[in-house]
Amino acid sequence: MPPLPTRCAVDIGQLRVACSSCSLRELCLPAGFKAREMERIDGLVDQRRRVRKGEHLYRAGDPLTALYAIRSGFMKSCVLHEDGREQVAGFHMMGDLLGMDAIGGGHHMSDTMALEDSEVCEMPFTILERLSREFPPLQLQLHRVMSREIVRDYGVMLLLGSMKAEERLAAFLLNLSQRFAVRGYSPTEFNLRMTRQEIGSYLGLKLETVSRAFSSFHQHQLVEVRHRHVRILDPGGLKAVLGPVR
Amino acid sequence: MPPLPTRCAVDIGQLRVACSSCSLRELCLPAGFKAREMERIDGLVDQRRRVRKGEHLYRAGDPLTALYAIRSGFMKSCVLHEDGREQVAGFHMMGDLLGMDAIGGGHHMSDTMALEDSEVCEMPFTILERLSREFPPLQLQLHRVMSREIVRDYGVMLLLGSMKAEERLAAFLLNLSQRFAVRGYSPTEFNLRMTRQEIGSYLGLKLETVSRAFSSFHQHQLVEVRHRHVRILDPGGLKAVLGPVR
DNA sequence: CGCTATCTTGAGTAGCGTCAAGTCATGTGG
DNA sequence: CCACATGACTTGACGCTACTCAAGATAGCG
Repeated sequence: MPPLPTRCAVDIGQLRVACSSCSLRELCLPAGFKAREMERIDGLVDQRRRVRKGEHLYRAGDPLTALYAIRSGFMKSCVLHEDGREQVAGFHMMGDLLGMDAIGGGHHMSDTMALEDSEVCEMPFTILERLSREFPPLQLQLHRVMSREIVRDYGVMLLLGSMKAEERLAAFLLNLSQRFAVRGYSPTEFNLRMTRQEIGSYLGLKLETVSRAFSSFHQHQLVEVRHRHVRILDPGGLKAVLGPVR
Repeated sequence: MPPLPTRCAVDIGQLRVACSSCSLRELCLPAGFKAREMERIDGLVDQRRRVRKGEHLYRAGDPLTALYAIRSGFMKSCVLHEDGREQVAGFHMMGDLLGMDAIGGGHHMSDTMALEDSEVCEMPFTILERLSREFPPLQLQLHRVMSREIVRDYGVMLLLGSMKAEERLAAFLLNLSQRFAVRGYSPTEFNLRMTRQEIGSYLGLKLETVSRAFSSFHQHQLVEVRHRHVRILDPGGLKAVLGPVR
C-alpha cells in the first residue's frame, strides 16, 4: 500500500529514521511520551529493512533478534504443522507489530512473508527490553500490543470455531475495512493483497468456497468484486450476514 | 485437581503465601532469581482467592486489577460474540497464568470460570509492572508467558482451521496428556473436568460429534472412555490420527 | 430414590470439500 | 507491442463430513 504522507520531512534515503517524526507514530507508540523520552526512543529503531514481495521477514525457527513494525506494505504470517499443513495466522499492514511469537522460546514460531514490497522498522529486542524498563509508558505499550494480539487471536478462534463460510468472509471484509479506515484509507474500496487461497487458509475454508461466498455477496448487492478489487456497497448488509438482526 | 505436595511447609490458612516456598514456582517463575529478589517477589502475590465450581474468576468487561496464577483446580475461558454465540478459548490448570487479555484495553475480553473448586494467586497488575521493571528476569518471564499464549493461540487456529473432527479431539487429548505429565500427573489416565459440550465448543464441534469421535477412538482401541474418565491406551496411535505417518 | 444434566447412538440433511473444466489477468519473451 | 504461458479465479456436479433432530441410557445430586 502507498505510504501515508509524512507530516514532517523525513530523509527517506537514510536507514535510521526518527520515531519522533514518523507518521505512523500514533499507531506504533500511542502512549504519551515526553520530548526527552522520544529522543531516546528514536534510538530504538536500529535500521529499516526492505522486504520484497514474496520474501520472508523471518521464518519459523529463526532466532529472535528484533521485533518489527511495518512502515509500508502488506504481509502474512503462517503457522506450519509438522506434516506440512500450513495456515495463515494473520494479515498485517502498516503500524502492526510483528515477531512477538518468538519471545517465549527465543525462536520464531511462524513464517512471515511480504505480499507486496514492504518496509519494516527493526527494533532489537534487547534494546526494547531495556528501554521499556526505563520508560514505563513504553513498557505499558509493549504489554498492550502483546495483549491485543492475544485478544485478536481469540476473535479468530471464535470465527473459525463458530461461523459459517459467508459469516467468516463478511467478518474478514469488515475487519479489513475497519483497519483501512483507521489508517486513513477508504473503508469501502480497496485492493486485496492476498489470493483466494490465502484468504481461505486464514478463514479455514477452501479457495472455491471463498470464491462462491464472494459471488453470493455480489449477487445480493453487498459488495462489488472484480478479482482483487473490492467495493463494499452495503456495510450494514454485510454486518447483517454476521449477526442476523435480533 | 488435588494440589501437588508442597516441598516446604506452607501455612495454608494464611492468605499471603510466599512464592519462594511454592511448589508451583517452577511453573510460574522459572527464570533464575536470586534469593534477595525472591523476597521482593513474594510481595507480589497480594492474596489467594478461592473460586468455587461454576463461579467466575472474572467476566468480560471487568476492569483489569490483577493477573492470576492457578494454584489448584481447573478453569475455562470463553469469548462471546455480540449475538450471544460463545466459544471456549482455553482450559487452564495449575501453574497457568490468566487475565492477560485485559492488559490491552484495561478490561477483560473473556469470561473465566472454575470447572472445579479452584484456588488462584492474585497478582495486582501495577505491582507486577513495577517489579518487572526492577527485576529484568521477571520482565523476561512476563514477556515469555504472554508470547507463549500467542503461540498457543496459533496452535488452536491451526486446529480449528485445518483439522477434521477426530484429528481435533486427538490433538486435544494429547495436549491435555502432555500438560498433566509436566505437572507430575499420569499422562495416560485422567478425568476430564469439562462436558462434551465444552470440549466441542473449544474444538469447533457439536457435542454429538465429540461423543462419536470418542466412541470411534474407543472402538479402535486408542483410548478407554467412560464418561469423564479417560485412559489413553495407544498414545502412538493417537498421534497417528493427527499426522498419518509419512 | 427420583430428578436433572450429561452422554450415547441413530437417521436424515445441509454445507462445505473435492474434482474438473473453463475464463480471465498478469507478465515474459520474441 | 503482441503472443503465449502461467497462475489466479469462477462455476458446476457430486460426495462426504459434521450438523440437526430425536430417543434412550447413564451418572451425579439433592
